[in-house]
Amino acid sequence: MVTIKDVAREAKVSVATVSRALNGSADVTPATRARIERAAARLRYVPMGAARSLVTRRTQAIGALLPDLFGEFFSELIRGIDLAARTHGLHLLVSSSHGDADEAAVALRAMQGRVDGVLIMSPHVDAAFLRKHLADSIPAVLLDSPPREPRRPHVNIDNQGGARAMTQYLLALGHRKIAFIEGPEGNRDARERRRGFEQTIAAHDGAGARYLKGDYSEESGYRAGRALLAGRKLPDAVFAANDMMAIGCLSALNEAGVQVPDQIALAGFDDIPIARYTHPPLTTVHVQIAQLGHAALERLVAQMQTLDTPEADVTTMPCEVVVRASCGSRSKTSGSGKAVQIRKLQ
Amino acid sequence: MVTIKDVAREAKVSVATVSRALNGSADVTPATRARIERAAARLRYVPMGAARSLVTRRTQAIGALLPDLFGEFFSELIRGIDLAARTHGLHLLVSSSHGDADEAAVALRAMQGRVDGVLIMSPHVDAAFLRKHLADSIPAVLLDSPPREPRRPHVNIDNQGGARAMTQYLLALGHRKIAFIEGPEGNRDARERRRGFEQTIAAHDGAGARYLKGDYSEESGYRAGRALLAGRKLPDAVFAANDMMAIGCLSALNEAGVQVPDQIALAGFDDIPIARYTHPPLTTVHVQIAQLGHAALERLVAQMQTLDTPEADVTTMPCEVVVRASCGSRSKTSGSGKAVQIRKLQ
DNA sequence: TTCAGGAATGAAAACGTTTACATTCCGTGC
DNA sequence: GCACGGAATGTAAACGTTTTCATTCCTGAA
Repeated sequence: MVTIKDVAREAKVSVATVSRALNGSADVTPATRARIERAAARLRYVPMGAARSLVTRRTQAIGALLPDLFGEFFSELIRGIDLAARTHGLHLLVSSSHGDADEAAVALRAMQGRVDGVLIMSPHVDAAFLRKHLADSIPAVLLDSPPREPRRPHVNIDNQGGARAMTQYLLALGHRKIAFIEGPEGNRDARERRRGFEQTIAAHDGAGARYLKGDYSEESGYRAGRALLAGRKLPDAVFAANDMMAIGCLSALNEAGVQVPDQIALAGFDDIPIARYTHPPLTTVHVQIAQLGHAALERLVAQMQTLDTPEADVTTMPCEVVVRASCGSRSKTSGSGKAVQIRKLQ
Repeated sequence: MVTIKDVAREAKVSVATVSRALNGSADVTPATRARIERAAARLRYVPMGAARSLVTRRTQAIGALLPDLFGEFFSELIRGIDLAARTHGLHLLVSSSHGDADEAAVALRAMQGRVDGVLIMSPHVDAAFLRKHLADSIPAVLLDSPPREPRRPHVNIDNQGGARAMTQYLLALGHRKIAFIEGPEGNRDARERRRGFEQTIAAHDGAGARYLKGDYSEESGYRAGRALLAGRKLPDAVFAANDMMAIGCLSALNEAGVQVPDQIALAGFDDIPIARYTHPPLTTVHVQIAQLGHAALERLVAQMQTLDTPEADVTTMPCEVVVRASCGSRSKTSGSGKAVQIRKLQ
């Protein structure tokens, strides 16, 4: 292994000068600097991070503790974090796919002493968990977590705002009786989405709501659709708490020969990749996941720089309504004319 | 910051004993060990990775250098790597989304001195690149890269074998005239897939092939479909080099009222998530991405343990044909009865 | 009682780097 | 010609941990 000493010998200077030349330019003659750089290149010298960290007390790395995430969401989140981290010269230590709190705890502990800060996203994490497994001295930002830990900054998705925006959009289209397919009971996102819908309906004269149980699965959306069809009168619109349920509901409606959006409008939440391929393409709420990661990292860096300020704030990332064809309306029905029929396999 | 010295003082022993007690159990009295553990817990001591690495000359971390990958593929790959890494007590340093060779070079250089080994997947990487930017001493495994660097182990996807298997499957169903929609010119995967198809057709009496240009985009698949429809006689089957093109082709066929699979069979490659939602669900070749990551990490660990053996081998991960409905046949048409029509938005 | 020998623990070196402080060197003003 | 000052470079301490070697302590055999 080639160390700074080897470079020093090769360039006939002291290690201190090598260090100065190779790091930020202190005062070192252009000639010596060039000589040192040549020597370093010739020897293929790469500084050992550990030694550097030991003395600078900085690892130049941040950790990301993530739960078991599905395709799109995970990739985009990491992309957002990674890109932002790179602009700060930070490395990214990833620990993902934690099924339960114990796994998360082990991972979180293992990270400490190797990173300058942590991004934590986990359903298992609460104030007690953090106090137990995370040193107070290490900066951390919580992603998409209930603001139950008042001493740490949070960056959350604005589920409620998104649901509000979508509901307003539906109302603006003239829909009055709207059915809402709920997400799973315990789920916080689901609860917030419902609340956004609820609020908006309550604030709007003449609007009526109906609630159907669901659990985020396509199956449950399908059942909700059947339940609606069984009623004597269809609502004007259906707003599902996520896209999968919207798709399930769409199946039920299609099966019954009910036209979307002509006879009933349909909206989802998440903007999963398939959403643009359904027929009609699904109007839904888009969450900018990469942005979420980006924002979280920036918040963490800010926290790392002002070590003294354990300011605990909550940033919420806005969601936007993506208008496609499933709610009818003035949508720019920009279809290419090509159609694919899709059927669910299982 | 609480160090090992603090723990030593607290437990009234020397730092050496603390180290011994906390690491693998050397010989230390149960009583002292307990005392030390209590002290460490009380003080919330976490060993500093850098200091440890400095003396052990191990970082207990591996790096993953990845290109700009899309949803599913990226998540699964990381999952596979991460899970395998965890079983070895290794941390995972991720650096992704590299657009060009220069970015990859910077990232690769930055990683060195912080990891014990690297997993590299990048279209920009070749032997010259590695020799220039990667120290010989650091173990590395190349993922899904052309085996152009003979001194490093590779773990690749068996594109050729997958294409072969699918072609055999189509032939077994009785299809004889098969059209192949090619991937982009320069693409290695695409070339291998074509080769697998070609070989199998050539080896089969009475089989005939026809080749259509494509570039992996849905659009190009649609064009290929139109081209087929323009001919005087449809082939028995179409095998697209990826799912997106298969879906594009399906659009064209649907539009023309051609029934899939009754009038023509259709197969894809990749098994992207949407593949199971098309109508009919798409028979395709599944790549076990998580397994790929897993295998690559295991190979890297092996390489790291036997430092002296720079054995350069190529592991290929098998692909498997996933039978759905788009090729007709004895497929277990296990549809749930629910159908979603899908249309492409843009 | 003495001493050998082994088990538990301590002292200190080493790891590669940064950086405060010391040293050298050179030019400039007197 | 000398002292002074500043720029360039060198010396050595420090970072927190592991580990080799030394030391202490205890047990049991002679």
